[in-house]
Amino acid sequence: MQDPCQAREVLGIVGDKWALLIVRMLKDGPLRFTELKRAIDGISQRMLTVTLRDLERDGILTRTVRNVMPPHVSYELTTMGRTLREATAPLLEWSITHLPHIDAARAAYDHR
Amino acid sequence: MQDPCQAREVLGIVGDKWALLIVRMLKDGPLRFTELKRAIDGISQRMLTVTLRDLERDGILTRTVRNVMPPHVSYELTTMGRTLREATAPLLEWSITHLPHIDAARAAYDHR
DNA sequence: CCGTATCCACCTTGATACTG
DNA sequence: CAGTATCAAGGTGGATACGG
Repeated sequence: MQDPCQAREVLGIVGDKWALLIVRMLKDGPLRFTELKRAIDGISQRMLTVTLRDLERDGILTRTVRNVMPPHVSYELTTMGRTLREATAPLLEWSITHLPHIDAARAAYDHR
Repeated sequence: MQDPCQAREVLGIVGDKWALLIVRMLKDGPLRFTELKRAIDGISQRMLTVTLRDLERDGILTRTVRNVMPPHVSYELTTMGRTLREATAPLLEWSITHLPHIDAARAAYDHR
């Protein structure tokens, strides 16, 4: 098995509270700031901005400004961003099939 | 596309700073508390305890106490824990192949 | 519309000391 | 050996107000 330290670094991206949710929202094409804000329930304007900036910095997505009135900024996955999204697909699958088990396990544990 | 809310819940596990590292360490069989502590560089005794408790509660691993002197507690993945570990494998793969790209993207971004 | 700036409450976490 | 208890520091993130 490979170097655990690499896993550490990736957790910095994947472990982020919002990052994977944003990546997922963009899987079908670019979205604008406000569209993302509406789509991701509970995210604050600040955290959306910060997280988008981080993902742009990491080369996961691109930020494109159209200078019209009103301003128009769209975010789109890069090639690398799309591969990340594919790599997280099994995990999403897993979550959907196992969350009931987890909830059950928690209930059983807490029952004692 | 499935319910994003489920992804949210899983991030509670996966997004944890230490959880996935522990799951990975256990992939080849049970380990004891001290062995885990040694293996996972930088984790404090407190966080190891807390994270193990959470994972046990979620049904990801089991905690087994052997009442000998000195005390002997071993942790082992459950069946569900092993499937989680398999689901995260592609993500680990991705991290290993793409971390150089990410570092490069960051350097380029910061250069401006 | 798409941010940035500031403030602050909260949570997480490490350090340290102590126990069966 | 394998924890628990306590505390304090730092980071995280929400609310709010403002700017291009």
